[in-house]
Amino acid sequence: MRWNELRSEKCSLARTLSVIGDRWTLLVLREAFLRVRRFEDFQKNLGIARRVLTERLAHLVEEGVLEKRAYQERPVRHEYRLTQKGLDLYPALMAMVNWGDRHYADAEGPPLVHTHTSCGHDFHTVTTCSECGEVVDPRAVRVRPNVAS
Amino acid sequence: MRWNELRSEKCSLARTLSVIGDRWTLLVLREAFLRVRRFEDFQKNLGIARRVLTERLAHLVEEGVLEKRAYQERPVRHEYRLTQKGLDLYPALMAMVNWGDRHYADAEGPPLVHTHTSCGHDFHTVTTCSECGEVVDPRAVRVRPNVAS
DNA sequence: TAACTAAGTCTTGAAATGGGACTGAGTCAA
DNA sequence: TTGACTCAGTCCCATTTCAAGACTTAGTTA
Repeated sequence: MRWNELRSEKCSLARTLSVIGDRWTLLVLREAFLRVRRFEDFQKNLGIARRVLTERLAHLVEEGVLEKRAYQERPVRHEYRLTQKGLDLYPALMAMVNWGDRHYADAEGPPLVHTHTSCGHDFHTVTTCSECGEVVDPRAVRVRPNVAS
Repeated sequence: MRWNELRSEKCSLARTLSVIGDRWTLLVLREAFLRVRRFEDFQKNLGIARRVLTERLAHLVEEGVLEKRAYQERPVRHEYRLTQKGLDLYPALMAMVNWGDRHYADAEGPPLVHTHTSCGHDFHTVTTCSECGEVVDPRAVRVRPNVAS
């Protein structure tokens, strides 16, 4: 299966991966969530090959995950910002960060601390059921095809 | 940056990606969560090159995400099962599925329906704050380096 | 005029992937 | 006891993608 064929799979995970599933894109998005916006800054922070960065940013813009806008004229300079669709990836990013924190933290603990300004506490994300609000255990989930589709 | 250098980055996302961030691994894990366990079944379901599958399964076993065990002798046959560490990836997988459901579903709706057997309802996952229990909006999060590390 | 900046483009060698043939241990049916 | 079959790989080659870094372009500042 080729990269672009992923998109036409009847599977939401495959479709998501067709957008963010390559070697670099999630790291680009990490930077975006950390408020990095410029080509040069992405490139310096990540050490990514410039050609690859160009291509990834274009893809994310095309998919509506990032928005490219000029922040000055003469000379024209652009910045890349997360759209709402991009912000919607936050749960996925944080779930991966949590997994890394749990299983790969050094002795001193995880590298970053997240604070929830709404409640004022340092926190981590918890995955709950939209219906009952309880934490979801994968063993308590059954899957079936959507009959309509 | 090369694949194996990711592991030594001081970033939980990078470390997570060093395990699950390549082109195929998350699809292998999708199958594992759908209770696929055998080499041949992974291969048939995914259409992945056999050499690549061999290599990915070995990597996941090495990282403790999957466990390889014999389910019969003569001839010896093995199966690959999710460990607890593998099950811990569920929130990440589901967050990506949710994003695909929201932004890439066909007119008939998402391809799969998930039922939470604890409460009996069809559901989707919601990402909440471990401290206050509210849904987390990325704009309400501040990040700082862990001083200890 | 020279140096500098942001945002790319281009080139080249190295690495990863796709597709498929081949292997080996053991089973099963005739 | 031969032939077909299954599972779980291994091996090979052509194609694709990537890493690293030099080069380009438009405009700015000293």
